[in-house]
Order: sequence, then C-alpha cells, then structure tokens
Amino acid sequence: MLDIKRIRTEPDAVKSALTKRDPEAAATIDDLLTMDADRRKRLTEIETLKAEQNRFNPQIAAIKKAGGDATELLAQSAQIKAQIAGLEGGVRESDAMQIAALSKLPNLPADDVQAGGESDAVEIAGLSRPLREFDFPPKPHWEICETHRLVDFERGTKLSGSGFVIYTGVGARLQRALISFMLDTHVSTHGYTEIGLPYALTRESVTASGHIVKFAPEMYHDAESDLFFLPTAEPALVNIHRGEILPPGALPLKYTAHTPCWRREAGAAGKDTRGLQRIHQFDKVELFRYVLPEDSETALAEMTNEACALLDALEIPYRLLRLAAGDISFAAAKTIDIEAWSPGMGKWLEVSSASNCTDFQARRADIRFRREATAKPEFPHLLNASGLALPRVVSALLETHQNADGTVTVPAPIRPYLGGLAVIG
RNA sequence: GGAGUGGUGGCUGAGUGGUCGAAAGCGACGGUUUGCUAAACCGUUGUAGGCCUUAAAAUCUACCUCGGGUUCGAAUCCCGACCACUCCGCCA
Repeated sequence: MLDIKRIRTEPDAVKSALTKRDPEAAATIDDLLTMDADRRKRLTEIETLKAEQNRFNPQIAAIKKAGGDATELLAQSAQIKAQIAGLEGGVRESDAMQIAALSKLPNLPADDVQAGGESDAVEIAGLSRPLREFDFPPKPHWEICETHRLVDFERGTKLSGSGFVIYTGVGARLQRALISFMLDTHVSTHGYTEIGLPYALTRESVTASGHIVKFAPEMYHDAESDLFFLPTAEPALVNIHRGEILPPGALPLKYTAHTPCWRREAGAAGKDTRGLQRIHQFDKVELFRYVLPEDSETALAEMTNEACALLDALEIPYRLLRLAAGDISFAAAKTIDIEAWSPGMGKWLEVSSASNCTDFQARRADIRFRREATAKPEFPHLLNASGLALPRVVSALLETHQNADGTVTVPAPIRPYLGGLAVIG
C-alpha cells in the first residue's frame, strides 16, 4: 500500500514513478486525490458534530445526578445524533472507496529500475562462470531422471493429476540434500534464523501481504476452512510480524524457511511444462529480511549474493537480470532475477527472484519499528529472495554435471548430505 | 466434535452504564542523588486520523480482541466472529 500522505504531498513524483510500470494506475491518482479531499471534508464535518454531542453528556449526567429534568438537553442531543447518522454512511463509503483505490496501486519502482515489460530486463552482471562445453549432446533433465529413476512423472500424475511428480530414491534424497545444504549455508554462513512455517494461511494473512491480489487465481484454496496454501513462503514470513511494533534493536530480522509451494499455474498449460520446469507443487528455500529503510538497497544486493553463492558452490553457471518496471511483482520496488543455465534444454531457468518491497508490504501489513524507546514508529523495509527454487536447481544440476556415459557427478558440497555419494549412476 | 470459563495499555491487574484513554504495580525513558553500580526520590510514558501548520504545541475524533446492536451516554448491557484456557470425546 502506498502512503496517502505522500500521494497528497508529492503527486507528480508518484505519478511519474507509477507511469514507469503501469500508466493506467498512474492515471487514477487524480481521482484518488479528489476522493481523499472529499473524504477528509466529510470526516471533519462528522467529527465536529460528534464533539458537539459529546459536550452534552456530562451536562446530562450532572442534571440527572441532581435529580433535575434533562428532557430539553436530551432532545438536542438526539437531534445531533440524527444528523450524525445521516452523514455516517457517506464517510464509511468514502473510506472504503479510498482503501479500495489505494489497494489497487502497485509499489513505486526504484529510481534505477528501467521502464518496460518482460523483454526489457537488463543483464546486470556477466556470466558467473563460462558455460560448460560438451563433447556429447547434453540430455534434458527428464531423460536423466528416467535413466536413474530419480523422478516418477507418470505415477505423479496418477496420484494427483498433471503437474505433480514423485521423487524417488536418489532423486528424493538429492532434493532433501539440496534443501539441507541451502538452509545450513544460510544459517551458518549468512546469519539467518531458520523458521518452520505453517503451509496454509488465513484469508486475512494473504490479504495483508497483498498476495490475494497478485496470486488469487494461482493459489490452492480450501473452501471449508477458507485457508490458502502457500504459493511461496513470502506471505507467511510477512505475516509473522503483522500488526506489531518492533522494539529498538530488533532490526534487522533475517529469516530463512523451507516450504513446499503450490501454484495452479492457471493458463500455463503446454508452456515450458516438460519435466520439472513448471509443476503445481515444488519445494523452495526462501530468504526474508526486515530492515531499516536506509539499509534495504544494500540488503537486496546481499541477498542476491547469498542466492548466487549456492549456485557457485554447486558449480552451476548463472546470470543476473534486473527486471523492468512493468515486470516486477505488485509489492516490489526492484527485483533481481537469477537464471541458471540449462544445457540440456538450451535455455535459462529462473531459480531465484530477489525483491525489495520497501515499506509497501509493511504498511499494508501494519508492521512498524521504533529506533528508540520513545521514538515514533516507522515502517521497516521488507525483502524476499528465493534461495533457491528446488526443481529448477535439480534440473540445472543434473544437466550441467552429466557425463558422456550417462552418469552425473555430484557437486562436492552436497556429497556429505548424500552419504558421500560422488556419482549418480 | 460436546460442555464451561475468559479476552483491558509493553507486562501484571483494577474497573458492571455517566468527566475512563482507563486505578495500582512492574518495565521503559528523562532527571536528582552517587567515586562506579545498585537503591531511593521526582517527572514522563499507547496508536491512528482530522484540523491548524514551515514544524511543533494546543484542540477534536476513534480505539479496552474484532464486527454489529441497545442508549442522550458503553471497557461495562445484547448478538455474532475469532482466539485462549479447563473438562469430556476422537486422533497422527
């Protein structure tokens, strides 16, 4: 949620920032300001009347206590009450309209984010390591998976329909090894606190994080209990501190969590769906930080590096993209994508997305902090990054480290998690 | 799932229709005292919004889990939701 005061005081700056990502949203600002002025006018009127009415109460009390007759005052008070009742509906309506209009506006893109859409992403760092040169045609991961029985695609479909897979044997173990490796690295090396989360959230929670807007058609939902299954750990990690005022010294908070993520992938059928590329349920390790506003720029860079460190350790080449304003998610001011190279498919796979949501999510979820015990509460900046999404890492790993004889060399850092296994095959 | 009890400020805990935004204690913050620490003493101590503003102060409104209702007036009465605790049942 954007700050209405900021829109009021610097409407032009807000409009021009918004135009970079969504000209239609920018065009609603003038209407919003008109609504806001109207709302405040009504508020003032009604508050003045309430003050007037409140003045009667002690008088009535005094007369009654003295045993007098308060009929006249009661009549006056009733008259004002009627006036208030007449105005109240209007105020409520203006309030609701303003919140609705404000809720539809996405975050303002950061200054260094370029305008444009999906095709306007900018590569911001060279390749992390040279792409491996193969002296044989590298196979796609689904073939490798079938050869070594790492994933059972057919039976996954049998159990839960298309888009669900069963990891089997070394495949299941490999995934668990990667999860442990990632979590351990974030906890031990990067200083995060590990969190074990519920996998379903109430409507209130997904609304507070803004995900109901962005993910509504994507989320699996249990109608009976009105719970939403995580499309990512992010909404859960935002809601941990919903409605709280964090005490001085609490920031930064650094959380990491492994969760399954469920996405309907509505409308995506047929596109990039082969193998593990796009499945309805996948595992992910998430990084999340609550930081001081002045630290969020640095934090985003750090979190990107923390995700990259994992790929470096696994010897998987990747590149970094700064997304254009029109392509970043609703709550984000800036997003960096990390794409790993998939030699078997010959394309880049998004394995992480790191976003600085500035104060947008914090305002919406009413999360604040104090710098000093007596200071006014302020909104912290919230950031999230995948670190990393499992199926695509598994794909890239298998394809990158496959050998001519069909075996796969296991990268050194995860061998301890696989009982010392050095080669799959 | 059935029965009961209850949800008050950072915490504990008073308050059952009228100057209650809410006693008291603890904590926190500022100060006095002090060689230092502690103790003692004095003071301050919620949030949001409106108005006015360069800003603050002052002032007004709302908030005693949340949402409705009764009343001139609600922390207090009524209804609903959510949550917690106790007992019974069921269960990994």
